[in-house]
Amino acid sequence: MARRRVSNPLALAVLSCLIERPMHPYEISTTLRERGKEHSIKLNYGSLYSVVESLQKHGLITAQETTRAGRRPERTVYAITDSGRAEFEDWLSELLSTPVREYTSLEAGLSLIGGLPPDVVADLLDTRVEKLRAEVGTVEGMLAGAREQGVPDLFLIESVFRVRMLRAEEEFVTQLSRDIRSSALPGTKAWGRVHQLIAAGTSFEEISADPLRYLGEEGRVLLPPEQPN
Amino acid sequence: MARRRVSNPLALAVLSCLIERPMHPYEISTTLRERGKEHSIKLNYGSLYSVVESLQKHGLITAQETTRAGRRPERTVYAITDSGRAEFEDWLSELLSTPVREYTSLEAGLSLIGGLPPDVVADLLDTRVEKLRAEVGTVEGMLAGAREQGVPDLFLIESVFRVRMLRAEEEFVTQLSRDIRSSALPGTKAWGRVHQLIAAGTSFEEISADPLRYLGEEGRVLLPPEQPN
DNA sequence: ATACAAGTACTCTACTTCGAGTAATCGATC
DNA sequence: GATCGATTACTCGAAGTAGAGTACTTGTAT
Repeated sequence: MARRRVSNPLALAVLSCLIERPMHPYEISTTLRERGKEHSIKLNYGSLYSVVESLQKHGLITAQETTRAGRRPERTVYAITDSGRAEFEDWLSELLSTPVREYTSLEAGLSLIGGLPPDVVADLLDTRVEKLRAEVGTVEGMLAGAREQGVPDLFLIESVFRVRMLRAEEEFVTQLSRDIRSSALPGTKAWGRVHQLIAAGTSFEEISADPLRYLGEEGRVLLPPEQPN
Repeated sequence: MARRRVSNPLALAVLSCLIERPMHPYEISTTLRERGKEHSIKLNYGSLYSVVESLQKHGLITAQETTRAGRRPERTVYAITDSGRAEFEDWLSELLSTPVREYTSLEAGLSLIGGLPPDVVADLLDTRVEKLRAEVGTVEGMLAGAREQGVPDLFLIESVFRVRMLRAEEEFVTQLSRDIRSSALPGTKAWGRVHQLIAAGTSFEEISADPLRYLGEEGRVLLPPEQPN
């Protein structure tokens, strides 16, 4: 996030519009919306205007003219510069060629599941599966609609990709929920035991002070500082 | 991102530590590191201290004591409150049960691929596949190591999930690159043609003013405002 | 004729995030 | 006993982000 002079991907979308022709910020936002880019790049007004300003400051775009239609607020039309065009190509190349570590909320949740009892977690995961299915349905509906309108797949790949990733997540979560319920996931027994003890009034500190006593051999994992994954 | 009083997932990790016992911020950071949580939750000092302050401000944790060992900087030890415990459970439940829209950099890139010529894009995607494979190798190495040390899968699910998602992405990108090279992806021909014209000196504005002339029937897609996906 | 919703085009501010920088201590080495 | 690097424990400021708010215009229904 640091290397790029302007790091918000919205800036890349702005550059992509200005490559076609000069526009004013509001026009950029409606263009992006029309083309459905807002489904793959987060777009909000606050960011848009500061991103445009920042692009200008760094010489990637220039203000062309400031017009005023009637008593409407001013509109500043921006054009891309050569340096902006270069940045666009370089940045887009990087996005496509180089995976970046994205911290998803599910990963965060999974890394802390020990904090809730196993049966509760399994229920929560089942709820997620339902929502994921609904989401897949929505995106596939959009895709079907767009294809019917004659939009070629080239303009739809982001959504095809999205469906693929949602499906992969759905499969994983389905299986995980099953493995928790059946205790096929190693560690589940001790995990459930800890939460039973807590519910019965034993404090976590007591348990972790002598896990072997409370949990038997399975408690051994609480003893050393766990190995990092 | 707005509903939660403190929205950074790091705050959830902080709460999870303080459920075990009171700690000072630096100790929290080393604990998280030891347990490998930093691989699934972004951890940096700047955020840590402001997140802790914010948690305190909202009554989710309280400062217990301020000690000073020698002439070292002060350490403030924090403890979780009942309200903090409730927030932890509620938040974690939400993370597990409710998918949130995450805008990945690849989606952003894919939605703008039109900006680079097809053959270049295919090469970039191949590069990505290599890097994804390397990444999968690294994470699987970590997993194997941890399992050898006796860490049960319960503490490794985030990484198992991560590998699954990386694999899904790899498969998609591999296939996409192939479909672009073979023009099996609908729209690829016109896309390549546009870039040939641009390389030959035709401006994008000229082409989009009369796409049928420059691209034939395939150019029709440039005519109407494309249907949103 | 008028009221009201929808669209146009931003502005403002409070908040969050990043990561480099700092400053003290400890242990090991030459 | 002086120096060096690692560890401990934060601080700071610049930058980015969210999204509610504003103020005008246009179209539509009553």
